[in-house]
Amino acid sequence: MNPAAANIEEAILSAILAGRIAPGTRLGEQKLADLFGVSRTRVREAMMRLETRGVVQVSARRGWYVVEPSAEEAREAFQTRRVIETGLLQTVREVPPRVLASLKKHVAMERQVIEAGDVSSRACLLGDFHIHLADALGNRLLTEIIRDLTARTTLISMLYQPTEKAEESSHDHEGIVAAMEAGDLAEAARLMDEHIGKVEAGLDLTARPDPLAGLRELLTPAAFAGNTPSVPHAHSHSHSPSLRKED
Amino acid sequence: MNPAAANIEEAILSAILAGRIAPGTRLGEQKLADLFGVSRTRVREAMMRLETRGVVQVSARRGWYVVEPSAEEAREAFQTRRVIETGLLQTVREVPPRVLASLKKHVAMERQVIEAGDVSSRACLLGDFHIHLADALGNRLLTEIIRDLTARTTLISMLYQPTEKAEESSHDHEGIVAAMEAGDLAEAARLMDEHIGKVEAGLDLTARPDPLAGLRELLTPAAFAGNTPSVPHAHSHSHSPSLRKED
DNA sequence: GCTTGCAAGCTTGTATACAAGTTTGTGGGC
DNA sequence: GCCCACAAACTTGTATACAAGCTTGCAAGC
Repeated sequence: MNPAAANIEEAILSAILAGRIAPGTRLGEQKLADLFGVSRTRVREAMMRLETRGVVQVSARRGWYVVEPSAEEAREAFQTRRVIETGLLQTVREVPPRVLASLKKHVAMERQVIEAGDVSSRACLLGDFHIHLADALGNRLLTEIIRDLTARTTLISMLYQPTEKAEESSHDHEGIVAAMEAGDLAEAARLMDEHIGKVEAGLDLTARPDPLAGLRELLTPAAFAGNTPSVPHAHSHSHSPSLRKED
Repeated sequence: MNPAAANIEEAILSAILAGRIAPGTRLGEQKLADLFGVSRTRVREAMMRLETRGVVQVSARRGWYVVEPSAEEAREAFQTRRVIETGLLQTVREVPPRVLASLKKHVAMERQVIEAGDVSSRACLLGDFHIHLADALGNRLLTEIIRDLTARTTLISMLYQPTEKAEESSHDHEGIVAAMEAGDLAEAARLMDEHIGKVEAGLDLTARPDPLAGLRELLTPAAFAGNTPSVPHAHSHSHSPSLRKED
């Protein structure tokens, strides 16, 4: 594949996985072309590839936008992840020691980063656990699929403001690895199902994704000074179910 | 999405699923452009999308080719299908009657087509069962993934000359649906795993995909007159493991 | 007769120009 | 003061021209 185009694609995807690009972000062709030092042609190529991967969308003659999955699409993404990840664990007969060691190392890294309070790389690592798992137990094809799905769920999480429970997620991961080590893959699958269920349940899928995300930030710049990385206090109006998109 | 480009993409994919396009087929941009009455730009767009879906590949300045999965890639594709399809069956709690009815109808159609000896639509229907299942039990996202995977395995089957056992496959499908009807999803999953295993085992993955496919046909055009749709007799030389790609 | 080098033609790769449509800012009318 | 219409700027959509490279056929040399 084209090195430059592949770079753009990869750069954007990994930025999404790292939570550095929010859903709904506009990705102008010319802007990206300047940024990467290539022509619009290559940018378009990368964007179209990302579109088939379900990561960006084009709005005719308006531009490319990072997808903002609907509640329905969010449910689909989580169901799909549940199906594939539990399926993977249940299909595998035994876990090689090398894989176990590598997974344990990953979980340890998670804990470390969480304790250090590094918010930005935290989300990335938590998602990476699943990609790592697919890579270790499955194959490249499976990994690619999981990676795209993880990008989706990462965007969904950003969109539906989850009650972030990084420690709990990491703890879940630990439990899954423990079950794998014990050779109880069925239990590992059950825990995985539960884990994904928890993440999904932590979202407020009844609330529509607010098109005004970031507005609160603009209105209260002081909050950015040095506050704790806890969940920002949502204002009451953002919970009103009567708010329509046209507002 | 672009209607014309989407059509090209869809046309090629469904042609592959129907077995009407063989692996390794060259897809010239200009040829396709003329065929569909569009410009090369649109064709390229469709091809790049199909490339990210793993259906075609580009060889620099030589052209686009329908993929010819290696033995390794074939194994990956089957593993991935096993993971997802058994995962789907095991994730589902209960099967709605409407779904059961629809699946039964599909299996009945399979039997009918097989008895009628319609070879071309037979392979299509057998693959369609899995797509149909994903659609009925899963969601659009899952269906899309399974569809792409089915396209892959269809190409793999063409490439590695399986011992085609259409009746057996259809019978397997029937068994899976029966287990679903009995409410035993775990058994259904087990049968699905077994079924996919059988299809994979029916292939000769030790034989490299012969780059001379179709050569035998050219040498023996008489065989095309009106022979039975049974498996063509493979010549002994095609089994020689010492044949290298450079031959 | 066989091999090797060259050239012509064909195919994709890439950029660019222009067309078509959307957004936004401005000015006039009410 | 508010609303509406128009125009200018900006963005993507599409085609086309040209560049770069591969394949193949031909001819010359051995």
